[in-house]
Amino acid sequence: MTISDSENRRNKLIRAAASLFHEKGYAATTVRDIARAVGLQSGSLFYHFRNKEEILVAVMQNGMRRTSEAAAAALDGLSDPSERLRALFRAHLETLLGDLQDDMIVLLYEQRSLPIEARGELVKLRDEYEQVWQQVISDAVDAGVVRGDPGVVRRFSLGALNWTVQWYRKDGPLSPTDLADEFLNTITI
Amino acid sequence: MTISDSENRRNKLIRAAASLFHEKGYAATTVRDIARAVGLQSGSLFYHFRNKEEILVAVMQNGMRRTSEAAAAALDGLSDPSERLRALFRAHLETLLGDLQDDMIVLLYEQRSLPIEARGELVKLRDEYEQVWQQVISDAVDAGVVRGDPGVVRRFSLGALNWTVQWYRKDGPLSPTDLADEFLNTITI
DNA sequence: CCTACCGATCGGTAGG
DNA sequence: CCTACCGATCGGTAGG
Repeated sequence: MTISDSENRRNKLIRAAASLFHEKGYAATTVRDIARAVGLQSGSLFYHFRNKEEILVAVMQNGMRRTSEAAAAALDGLSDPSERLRALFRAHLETLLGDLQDDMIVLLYEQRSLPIEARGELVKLRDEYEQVWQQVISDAVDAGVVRGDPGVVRRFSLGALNWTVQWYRKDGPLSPTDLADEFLNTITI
Repeated sequence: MTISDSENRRNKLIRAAASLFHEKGYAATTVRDIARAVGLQSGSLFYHFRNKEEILVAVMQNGMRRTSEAAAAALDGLSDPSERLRALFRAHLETLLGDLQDDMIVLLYEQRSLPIEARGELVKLRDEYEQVWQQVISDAVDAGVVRGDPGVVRRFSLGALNWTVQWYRKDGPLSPTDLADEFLNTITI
């Protein structure tokens, strides 16, 4: 089956690119690096992607989609505001810090590498995700679980969680789930 | 005075580089970009710096030093744990989000662009700064102002503040000082 | 998907 | 600090 073979190769390239973009950054990663990581010649990469930027977009879309799906799954069936808040915090950190999950990190830290014209679809996905956060936090504030302006609390919370990428080590004492609970412990009333 | 003229030129280059590194990233900024920003030929830049990396180090050291000094000045004379916590939060956000202050942002967001061998002095400065934070937060926890493990609270707090770079707009409704207070309002008991 | 290659640009240097 | 330049490497393409 040629189609699925080609799809497989394309996915391998996207995953290899995510890892390299995370490690060295987008600008410092060459198309030769990416091709070599999956055993291709550099020219062959352009059979799968029109240009380097298209690879970045694919990586970021994977990350955003994965994260949104994890959040939706975690919230599914929950109605208590406090439980929903906890589930969302956990899901976010788990998708961000889990294994082989560089794509979301690339989305977060390579915004400036993507020209504004190329952000269309991504902005939409991101807005939807932030809407989910806004709702969950807003409900938590209304229920008296946390204190503050929901928009500001949302930004600070996502910031604190997203920044864990800078210091979190898998061999440390706390799991992503533990960390989410620790943060909740600090901000809940 | 030739020495101070040369110092001036060097400082102008560092400031221009900080702005460009912030805007486009270190790898995507060329030495020609930096030279052009202060009206030099690209070759002349290497009269002031041995190589591109040395410029990055200079930018980051400026940022770290500025931030440490602002924190020390803000804490000077304060002894109440709650007041010290507030002063530290405000000082950090004000130096991070103020005008023409790209150097600290570059320090925070370009870590991976600097080879480990070149980090020596920077790591020392950063450790000292984090020690200040650790102490202030630890005292605040002991005084019952915030809740949680001091190391984790420190990391989450700095993360939340550092991430404001991603979304803060100067023409928005909140000043850096307001933002610091908002965050404190959410995490203090 | 490979081979062979391109024009452009990169960080950096020599010599004044 | 400029001029003139270098070797290396970059993203991307044509032709099979």
